[in-house]
Amino acid sequence: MIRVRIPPSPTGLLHIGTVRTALYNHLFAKHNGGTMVFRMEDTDKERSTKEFEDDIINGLVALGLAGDEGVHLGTKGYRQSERTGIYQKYLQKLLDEDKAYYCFCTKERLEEMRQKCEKEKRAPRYDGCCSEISPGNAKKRITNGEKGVIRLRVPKDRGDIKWNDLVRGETVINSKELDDFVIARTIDDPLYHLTVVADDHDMEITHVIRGEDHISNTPKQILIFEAFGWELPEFAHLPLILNEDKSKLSKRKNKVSVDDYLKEGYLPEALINFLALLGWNPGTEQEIFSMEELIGQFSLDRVHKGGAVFDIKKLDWINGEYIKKEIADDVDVFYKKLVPCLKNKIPDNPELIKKILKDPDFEGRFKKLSEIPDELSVLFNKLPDYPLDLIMRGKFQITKDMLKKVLEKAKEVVSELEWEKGDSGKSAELAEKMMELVSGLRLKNGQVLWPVRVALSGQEHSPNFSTLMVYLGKEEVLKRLDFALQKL
RNA sequence: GGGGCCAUCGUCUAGUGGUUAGGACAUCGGGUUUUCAUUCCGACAACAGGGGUUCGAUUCCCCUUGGCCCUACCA
Repeated sequence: MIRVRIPPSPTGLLHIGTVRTALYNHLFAKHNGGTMVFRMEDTDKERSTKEFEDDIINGLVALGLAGDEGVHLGTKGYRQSERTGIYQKYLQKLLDEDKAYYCFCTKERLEEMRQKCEKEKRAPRYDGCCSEISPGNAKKRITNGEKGVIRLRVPKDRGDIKWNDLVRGETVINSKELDDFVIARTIDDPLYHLTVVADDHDMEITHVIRGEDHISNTPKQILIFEAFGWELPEFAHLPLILNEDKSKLSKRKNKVSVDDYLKEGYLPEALINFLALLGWNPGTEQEIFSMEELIGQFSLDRVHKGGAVFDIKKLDWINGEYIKKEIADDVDVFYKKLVPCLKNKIPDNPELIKKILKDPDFEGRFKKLSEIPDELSVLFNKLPDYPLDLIMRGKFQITKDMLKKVLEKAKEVVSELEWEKGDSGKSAELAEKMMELVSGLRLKNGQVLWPVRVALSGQEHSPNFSTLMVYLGKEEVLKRLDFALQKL
């Protein structure tokens, strides 16, 4: 039975990189009928906060990537801070078997040593100063209140540490590269490497799938597995997601908080689709995938080794595709997702808004949910003031006098017509009458239609004039044409 | 400095010991439509460099270069 895990640390908001790791774990687990464990790694009490934890849990749950077991379900034992007693026992075992030892070196001495190494251009490693202190002696010093950390004793003759990485193949690091690293600050204050290994063992994790930045942690953790005599899980190291300059995705250079993307109106499905393709693809030319398709086609051996730049433009495109699809599939469901973005920007008139969203003239106009209220506001709110230049700008220039004539004629045409506000059935007739006007004036389409549309919308890009007329209603259309005439 | 990882269009990528090196995003151009947008069609654009191996390397090997990651009493 395959068991994977997603172990975020609540020291920051839910990061895009964490989501991608969660996604690949999820896809791998589901593809193989396995289970994903969601564990909160909060051993760093200084930096961990409840707010971050909530953000991570909520985000992962919203994306459907929180797994089948774990902290999000409220069960005890999936938060590392709840497991200190367990780690303490393991630590004691290592100490008793002399596979770990107390180190009393001061931070100052360590720092001094590090700087000396750097100056001599040697790799800074712990010199093993305290490794020969007898366990009895060490115990006495601790009982007397002396401060000491716990280090793992790296076997001197361990040689090459190897694992068959499921993404990268055979990977080797010589144990000479490792020093006796710290696994706990005190017996009841364990550190990352110890807790990860203990948890992965206790939670019966079979596959550790994580970011490439953990490659150099892997030999250390293998050593801990070996010290306990535990069976090793499989390891797979995923390529990093990169900033535009190819450095590791960071909040200094990119938006990395998932919540920000969700708030801005990226759909979870789109985000997942996009992230899935950052480092993996099934070898076909398919670009849009449902979660089911991803699960069905995913495999670790098609995961890339090289990092992938986060290209927001492609995300925008994918998101636009999903918006189009979701409006077509079920506008009611889509509208519910849109509500948080409305924020009083336009009147909350669900039936009318849904009708507009489904109007063919609006298809493909939206890249993000957050843009939708702005796009629609022209139909509901006061006409924004726009520069005269805009109404004159069209593809084919006309003179001011001609423009005046066009707008006056347009007014006449509109005056003669009657229609119910929002009656989209009237759109064709409105269009037809306007086209008659065009031919009557012996002008090019654009010379009439551009100024009329701008007069009605005040925008460079907007729905076409007949759609505007339908949803604005006769009275408002006349008002806006007048407004334009006054400007001239 | 040390250790490790990686290398196909600007970006995400497909691909093979012999291909016109394919697709998508972006960009640019054109067509349709009722202006803008949408849509459609098209164009531009890549095997980092140098050695091998081979009849033949983008593909296999080595070196160089470049980029990145790690190098905590963070995770």
